[in-house]
Amino acid sequence: MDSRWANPSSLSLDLGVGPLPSPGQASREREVFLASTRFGDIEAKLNQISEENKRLSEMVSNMLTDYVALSGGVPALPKRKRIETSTSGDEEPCKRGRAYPPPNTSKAYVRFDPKNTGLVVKDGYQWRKYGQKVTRDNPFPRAYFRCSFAPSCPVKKKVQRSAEDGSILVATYEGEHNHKHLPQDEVYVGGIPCRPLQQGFGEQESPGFHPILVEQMVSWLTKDPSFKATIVATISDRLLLQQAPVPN
DNA sequence: CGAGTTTGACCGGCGC
DNA sequence: GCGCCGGTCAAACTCG
Repeated sequence: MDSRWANPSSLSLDLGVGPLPSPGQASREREVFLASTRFGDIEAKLNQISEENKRLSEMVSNMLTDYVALSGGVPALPKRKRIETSTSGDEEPCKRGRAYPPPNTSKAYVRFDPKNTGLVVKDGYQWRKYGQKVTRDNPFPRAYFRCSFAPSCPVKKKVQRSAEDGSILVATYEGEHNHKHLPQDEVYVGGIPCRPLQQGFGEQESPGFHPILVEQMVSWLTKDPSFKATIVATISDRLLLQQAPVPN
């Protein structure tokens, strides 16, 4: 594993500026010099960051490839029999005699803030809750949602916290949306920007998207004080630059 | 006041 | 036929 993953602070963006002009310069000249120096510096740093992002993206992509390969090697868990009182909540409820799994369903596993008890999985669609039940297999209540974005949309969603790990929400989607996605370019799952969840048969997660990984990355970055300070400094610099009229 | 949420009641399928 | 269970309904309630 790359040391950057083990040490989040090394991910911080060093956008510090170069040497300042001598104190004898006129203040106006100094401001212009500062601005141009900082802007050029920031541009260079941004290019550097872009390169870094490319490398990180490749790294994440490789990790996901490995993950998918490893997941494929894990033997499938035996299907639960009706008599069993499974404690796992991340499986389709026992609909006795009904199709198993139900047609056109997909599951999404979302790590979520345990403090949040709202069972909300924001996936870019608008949902209306129509019921909640405590099921036999799971001490956590299961919430039932219908897509309310379009009145005729048949899609339903069940959300329940995992019995094994209460910080993981298991969202089960049934059906396909017969309308367009919400207009926002990005949607949020567990507070993390991401693409809309995939729909389809059986459990699936897009290899290009792993909410837990993304959440970890965001968590690392936001916890890093130098990253925050750098962002704040950069933004304030840009604001100052825009406010100050540049002489010809 | 309207839209969304909560929650107890009800329904239907299935095993015994 | 009865009881269990997941899923749904709908009245009451909450909130902006």
